[in-house]
Formats: sequence, C-alpha cells, structure tokens
Amino acid sequence: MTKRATWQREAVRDALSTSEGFVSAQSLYGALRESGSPIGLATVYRALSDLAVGGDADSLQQEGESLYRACTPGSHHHHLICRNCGLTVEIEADAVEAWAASVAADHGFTQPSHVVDVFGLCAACQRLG
Amino acid sequence: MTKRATWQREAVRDALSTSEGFVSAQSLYGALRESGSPIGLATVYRALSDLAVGGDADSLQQEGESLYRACTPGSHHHHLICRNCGLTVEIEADAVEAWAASVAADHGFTQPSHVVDVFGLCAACQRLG
DNA sequence: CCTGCTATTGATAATCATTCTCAGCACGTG
DNA sequence: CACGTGCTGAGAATGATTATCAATAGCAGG
Repeated sequence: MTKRATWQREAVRDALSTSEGFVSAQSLYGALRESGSPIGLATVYRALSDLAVGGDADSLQQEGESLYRACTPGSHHHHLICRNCGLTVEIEADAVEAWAASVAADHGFTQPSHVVDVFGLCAACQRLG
Repeated sequence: MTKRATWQREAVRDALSTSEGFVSAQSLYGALRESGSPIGLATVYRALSDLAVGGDADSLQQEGESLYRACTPGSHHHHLICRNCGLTVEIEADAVEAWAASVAADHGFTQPSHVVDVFGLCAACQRLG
C-alpha cells in the first residue's frame, strides 16, 4: 500500500519543473520520449495525476485537454498565463479568496472552492505580434 | 450565409433555458431524445456552440466535458455553482474584473481575460448531505 | 546478498466526448 | 410553387484519457 520510488516518477517530476508554463500530458510524454526516456504514456498520466493530488502540481483544463505545471507545494495561489507561449506567473489573491468566500456565504453555499485564472499576452509575445 | 431558423435550434434553446444549472451536451441530447424529439447529436453540439458564440449561453469545462447554460445576453458575469446538483447563480464581480486587469498590467500582460467560477454546496444539498 | 510480496510499469485495447463527412432535406426568397 | 443553399443527422473519425493485465522491479526481512 506504500508508495514506491521509481525513476519514472522522478523523470516526470523533473520534466514538469523544467517546463516554462503549463504543459499537456501528451506533450510532456513526447518531450520525455525525445530525450531518450522509454517511459510509457500511461505512466506519465498516472504520475501527473499523483502530483496533482499530492499538491506538487497545478492543473487546468483548456480546449478539452488537461494542462499541468509544477507549483510551490502547500500554497494556495492562482495563475497569470500567456495565451500565446504559455508563460505562467503565480499570483496571490487574498482579496479574491475573501470575495469568493463571502459570495458563496451570501447565497447559502458552503464548502466554497474556486477557479480563478487570468489569461493575457505577455510582454515578449506582444513584441512578436 | 444567413442563419436559418429551425425547430432544432429552438428545441436546444428551450431545453437549455429550462435547465436548472449547467448541462453537458450529452445530457441535453439525452433529455431531448427522451422527450420525443428526433434531434441528432451533432446538431445539439452545433446549436450549443452557436449559442455560446452568440453570447446567449455560457460554457465551462469540468472533468473533461463542456457544460452549457443559458445566460442573460450581453452582460459579463460569473457563476456560483453547486457541485452536487448543478444549481447555478449568476454573480457580478466588478472588484474581480478590476483586480484581474491590474494584475495583468502589473506583469506586462495585455489583452487580459479571465476565468472565475465559484463552486460550493447549495443550501438544499447541505440538508441532503 | 537472496527471496518473496506486491506496487508499478507499459503496450494495447477500450472509452468517451467531440468533430467531421456527405448525401438528402427544408427554410425562405422570388 | 420552385430553387439555391444552409442545415441536419447517422455513422465514421479523431484525440485525449483510462482500463487491462502480464511482466517487472522496489523494498523489507532473513
């Protein structure tokens, strides 16, 4: 029942943390394969899922696929994402947290959680545009 | 090139507006079929997509599928959604709009857009829990 | 260091939502 | 009422994700 340490899990963790922004499971698999790793697709999905559950990665859904990104564990934060190159900045949003909680309470909702992501064009991509 | 009015499109629009919260294309198709309509699945997808583009419906992605809901046209707003029964409340959030815009600007991002949704358990579902 | 138990892996099949294809049909104008 | 063109729908195609299951490899105990 205990978790075992395998090079596959480490490979996925490393690949994630060296990525600039959010990455899809498919492209992460492709990158690992290109770098010579014989890892399997199913294993990449499992590892990413474990990381997300364990709080070591954030995920979001875009255009029907799940994107993942390594994140600072244990802290609640949101993201500012370049819609062109995927560059991601972690942002704090205490005001939004409070707002979400109070809106939920006002309408009789409990156990509030929220999805807050901001998209835009980063400085670099503006110059290219 | 002009849009034509068909009973299929009206059926989808009606089914959407009589739904309590967000509904998936699949379940909307199922509901229409059960109510005796011989509408096709592809048509439901097309109609929902058109409604979303035209601003007559909002959409969000959850667990790998797209959910749709009729909404007040022309106004920008967000949603408070019961994660159990799907009941949805439209909420205004001028403060959040402003916050999102300033956060983007602070990091050199332009053309900001954002995704803001709050999930919780509605009063009715709490009593059932 | 060797052994056994069992979690993990990975090739592939299966699933599921969504989109595409294309021939036949129906809306709306003249 | 006739015609042109957009619309429809059954089923195939696509693409991401998950399940299957036999073979493999951590890790603890001897």
